[in-house]
Amino acid sequence: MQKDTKKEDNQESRYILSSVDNALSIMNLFFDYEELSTAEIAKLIGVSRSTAFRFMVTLENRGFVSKTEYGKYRLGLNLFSLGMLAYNRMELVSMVHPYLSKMAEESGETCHLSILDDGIHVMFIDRALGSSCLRMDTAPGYRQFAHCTATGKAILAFQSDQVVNQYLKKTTFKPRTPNSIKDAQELLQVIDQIKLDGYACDNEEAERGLTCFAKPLLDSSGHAYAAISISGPTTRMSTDKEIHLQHLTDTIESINSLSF
Amino acid sequence: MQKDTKKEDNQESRYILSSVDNALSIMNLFFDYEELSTAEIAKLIGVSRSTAFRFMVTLENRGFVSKTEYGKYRLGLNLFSLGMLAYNRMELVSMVHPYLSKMAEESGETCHLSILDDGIHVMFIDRALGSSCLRMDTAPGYRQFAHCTATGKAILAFQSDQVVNQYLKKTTFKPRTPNSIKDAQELLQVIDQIKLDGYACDNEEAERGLTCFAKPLLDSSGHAYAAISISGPTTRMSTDKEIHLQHLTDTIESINSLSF
DNA sequence: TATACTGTTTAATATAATAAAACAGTATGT
DNA sequence: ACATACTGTTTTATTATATTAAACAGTATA
Repeated sequence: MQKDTKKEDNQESRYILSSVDNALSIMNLFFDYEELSTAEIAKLIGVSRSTAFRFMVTLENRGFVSKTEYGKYRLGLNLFSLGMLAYNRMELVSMVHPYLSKMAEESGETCHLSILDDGIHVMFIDRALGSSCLRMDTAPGYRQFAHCTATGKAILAFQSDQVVNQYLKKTTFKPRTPNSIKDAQELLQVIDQIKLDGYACDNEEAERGLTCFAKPLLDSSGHAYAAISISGPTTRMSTDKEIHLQHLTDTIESINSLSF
Repeated sequence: MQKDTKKEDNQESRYILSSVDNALSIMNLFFDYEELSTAEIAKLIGVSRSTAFRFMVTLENRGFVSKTEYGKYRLGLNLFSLGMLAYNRMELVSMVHPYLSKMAEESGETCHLSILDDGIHVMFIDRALGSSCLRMDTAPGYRQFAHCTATGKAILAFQSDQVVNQYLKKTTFKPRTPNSIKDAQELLQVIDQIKLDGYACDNEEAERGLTCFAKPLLDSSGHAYAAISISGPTTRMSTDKEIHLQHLTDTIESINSLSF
């Protein structure tokens, strides 16, 4: 799926075309900024304003960025079209499903695959049910505020600060259980912890008695494009926590070895 | 929204960086091909195999393309991440909604905004209800096979052959009404007609008595990223067809003048 | 009014993109 | 089994082009 290609220590880097690479890293800047001016881009990637200007003319001409009425640049429509195409073609659900089923079978608990579908909600796009009578049973296509779910928090923790800030602006923190995250500050603390731990928990924050663990699926730039989770009754989940975390790690490793 | 920037007759083209532009057009090749080899890319954009090789190393290093186990290239995960980001940030629904409401008010009929959400289904992501008692009334988030809806056909008609072929492979043509499209051949004929007309019809193909007209929203490369439609009872719709088509044209013009 | 920013344009220079050629590997068909 | 025709990869040489600096005009700020 992703080849864990870092920027510097890559032995293939002698073939990288620097101007093209700069153009690609300009697009990646928009993970951290919603709008950027030519001068800001020039500073951020370390080129003169005149070359930054030429980069932006080139990118805008193909619709990869677009200019706002104030002369700033944003991500463009063509990028959205290509992204949807990439999503449709990678067939995330069908490729991940076998591993999700395997994880549900081995862990005995219900497993989910989620994406952030509109900036504030996570959507469960696939699931594999657990083997117990008492198990989590969601409807396919179920949507939920990201901060109420383990997968949502796992995705948010591995997004840029800019995306998180957008989330905080748009979301209302209506508590669903006594354990629900109450405000922006608490969410930011939780996100910091997830970054350290590498996994996210839902300790009865969406529904009493329900505990979930989740880990993110990361692209080559380190951003989460989806997350997988294991969910079940709190008593069982707390006992088997370490086992479940290992299941998540193993499954992600299998998924990453796929070639999308 | 999109600036209708053609490739050649652009007076800004003296600033375009050719190597970056080639890299962007390589990504756009994937609208027409799901997988491409280095040699194929070299032929298609008109460079030597050695430079095409360098382009692909550069693109793969940033996750914009990924290599399959057979050594061919596909669109990469980073492109999906950026596309989702672009989609979330452009806030399609909130930007288009005022125009959709205006169109519903002026036409008196229910209007929809749709995207192709997984390659085979269209999803109605926004609607504005008509003023009549007898009106189309869908649930938000309603999904339907693309070939059964006007918006779905409008989007398919302005996608690459490759996307259409994928659609034909994955879809089952179960007729929903006597007018439903019966097979792949019929759909291809309809698509050709839509390309000529610039709009798509649903003549009681999803539900008896219901007629819809739709037009696509196009990005700078000419691909549909969404579509808008007007829906209502066949008797009214057939009478007011030309008026509704004009409403669609006017609305799209307004949307295109927005800067996403 | 002066300062410090912009985005745009031009021209000069040095860098880096390009293609050609050669190599090794694979698949094809004879 | 052989020959042909493809691959992807690597190196090298040359040319083209990406880059910068400098200058200009416009805007906002103090």
